[in-house]
Amino acid sequence: MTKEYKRYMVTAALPYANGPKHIGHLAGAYIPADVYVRYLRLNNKEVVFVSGSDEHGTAIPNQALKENTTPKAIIDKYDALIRDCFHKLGMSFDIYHRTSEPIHHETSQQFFKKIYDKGLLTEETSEQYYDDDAKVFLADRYIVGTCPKCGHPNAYGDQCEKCGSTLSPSELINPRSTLSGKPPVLRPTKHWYLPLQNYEGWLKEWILDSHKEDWKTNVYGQCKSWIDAGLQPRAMTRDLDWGIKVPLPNAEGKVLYVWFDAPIGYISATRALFKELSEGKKEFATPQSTFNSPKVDDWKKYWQDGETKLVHFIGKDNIVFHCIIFPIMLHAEGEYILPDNVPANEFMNLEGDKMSTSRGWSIEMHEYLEDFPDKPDVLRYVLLTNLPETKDSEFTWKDFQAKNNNELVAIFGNFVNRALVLTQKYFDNKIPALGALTDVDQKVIADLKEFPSRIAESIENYRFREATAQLIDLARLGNKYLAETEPWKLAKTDLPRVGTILNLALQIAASLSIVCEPFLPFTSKKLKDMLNFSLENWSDAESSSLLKIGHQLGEVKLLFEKVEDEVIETQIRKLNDKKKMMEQLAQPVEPAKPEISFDDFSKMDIRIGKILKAERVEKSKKLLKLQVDTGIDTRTVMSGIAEHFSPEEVIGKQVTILVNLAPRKIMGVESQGMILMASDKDGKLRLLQPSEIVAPGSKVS
RNA sequence: GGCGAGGUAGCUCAGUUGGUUAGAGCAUCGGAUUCAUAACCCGAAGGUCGGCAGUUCAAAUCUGCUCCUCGCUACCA
Repeated sequence: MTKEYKRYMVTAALPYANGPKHIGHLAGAYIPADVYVRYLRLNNKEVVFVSGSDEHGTAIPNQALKENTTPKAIIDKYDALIRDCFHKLGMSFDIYHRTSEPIHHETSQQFFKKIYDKGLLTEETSEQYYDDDAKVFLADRYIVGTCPKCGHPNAYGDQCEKCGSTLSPSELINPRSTLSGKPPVLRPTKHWYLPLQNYEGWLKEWILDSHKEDWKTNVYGQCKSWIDAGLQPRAMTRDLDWGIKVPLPNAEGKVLYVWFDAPIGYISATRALFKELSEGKKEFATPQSTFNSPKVDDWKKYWQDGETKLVHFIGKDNIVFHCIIFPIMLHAEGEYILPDNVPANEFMNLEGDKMSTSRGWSIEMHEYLEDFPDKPDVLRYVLLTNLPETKDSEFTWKDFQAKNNNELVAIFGNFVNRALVLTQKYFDNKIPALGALTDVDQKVIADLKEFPSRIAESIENYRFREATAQLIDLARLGNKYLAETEPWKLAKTDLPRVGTILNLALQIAASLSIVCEPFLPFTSKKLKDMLNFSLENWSDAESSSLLKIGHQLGEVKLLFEKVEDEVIETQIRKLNDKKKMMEQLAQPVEPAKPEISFDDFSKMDIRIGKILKAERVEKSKKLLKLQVDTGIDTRTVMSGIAEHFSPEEVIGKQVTILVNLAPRKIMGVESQGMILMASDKDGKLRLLQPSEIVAPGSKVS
């Protein structure tokens, strides 16, 4: 698919404004998006680049509770923090908007109303969890309980933060409301669903057939997996008082599902951009180009014209929403274009472990910027060279240091410095004249000419690591040229020849200043200042005569500085300290359950039994089939402990067993009773045993 | 267990319409050099391309099986 498009609409995932964002997010979506967009602008393409804070959904009020404040205060705080970090890292959004803005509410409601009026939504009443004391329906996030996957006692109804599993409240063991602490009750409620299954055929054709070649395998594979699994109706509304009101009568207390409104945020942001520009305002807009005489409706060109190329940059966790649900929404609405590509990245790990803000194993954007305020480009560069483009990648501080010292300082910075210092020394900081060209000169001119188009090809195919490597290769070309021609030696005998060499070396530096702009915008600016140069066209970078003879150069500075060992050691220590602190902070001791009577307790018949036999259950990772001598009888119990115990090590062990639990068929086998386990903070299970051996059948009371 | 992604040099990663001696950067070793932030430049070494079998004149690349890692999903305390 190499359709020529007239303009580009580029989106970067809306960061969820419930906390700070880390460098993994940058590597996943923002940096590639920014490089792509800056490159397009240098090519004089019409492009709009939007992002913004995602400020609805259940986790926002939840975070407000945690921080003992209001949802509004939460979004204001994190929107400001993230916005500031993005700015300092050079993210060149034309607008960074907020989903709490009125124009977004309006856009989302119109969108919803339109597909509702077309009869494309179904109404269904279902049983949802309700807190009788607080008199509200409980969003998934407001229900906590024991995680069925890892045993974490404070897993949320939508996700376990310990093991990262996606959950639904009904899966939680001992669910309880975070508002009242009581177990929630089920209560009927009406919601509007988007019947995704109706679009299955269309989706298959659109993704599986027409994007097999041009979408990344990880993206395509995940879409295929979802489609093949069969699509289900998905609720587009929620019972919640935080969010966008459902624009229908009798919809009190209902808001749009955050994943319905969030992607529409891209559209709202674009609307807001052109509204502000047409009114001459700049509240959120930070236009990076002129958009000649923008009109309020110009956003439509970017969202509804088939000659616009729409590209979503996201992390892999967002694939299903951007490739399946949002396109279905756009298609259902009828007037919108679809993404041409969704070049989702995988995840970036940190020093051998998964990055996680809640576990403290992360480098948050603001933390980096506090410690390295003058090095946004270094982070951009290191992340670029290690983007998780085809598989999860890894960030280490040692690698950060090596990339900075060996590549940015030693190759890029050093080349520029050599060329400039020599020119200062021999030619009074002016571009020297070009004399007769040797074969070496001709070769370097020809090589230089190749770079911009090669780098361009990599960027256009979303291969940003490759593009970045080629950028450094251009600096290598310069270093090699100087090493081959050795102008410092010729200075005593043939100054005009030295002039020719330095002229060409400086042309390479000028080319670098253009080509590096998408990757290292701050460095580009600095280098241009040093060259006293300001051209801004990608294709100019092919030229080896950008700097005219006699042109006065600016002040020579160092582009990059070395990062010393101590700095790296400090960061690694800081990381480990933070993790320890979070571990202590997050003592997940489950609050007590509601009171019960002695009668309730005495209904349970708990005994000590002995495991006689144990075997793995076929087709199950977690189950062991146990034969237990309960003293009363020998019975079969299915127990989900296979990931913690092998059959061999459990045979002969005494265990605590609930013997009068109603039998239940599990994997086709009737399980008679339940083995009691202690589940540790880390989710590890331990047997409950008497301190000394007791007779099988001994009662526990 | 099902589905998806991945397993290529010490490290981080490229590389599939199957085709000559499998690539890059870093790290290592050797050489050359001193204009430059002791940097640059040249060269060497380093891989049974997870394993087994198959298709083929030819397999990192295609097929089947298998092992390992990650994600989603199922069983479960």
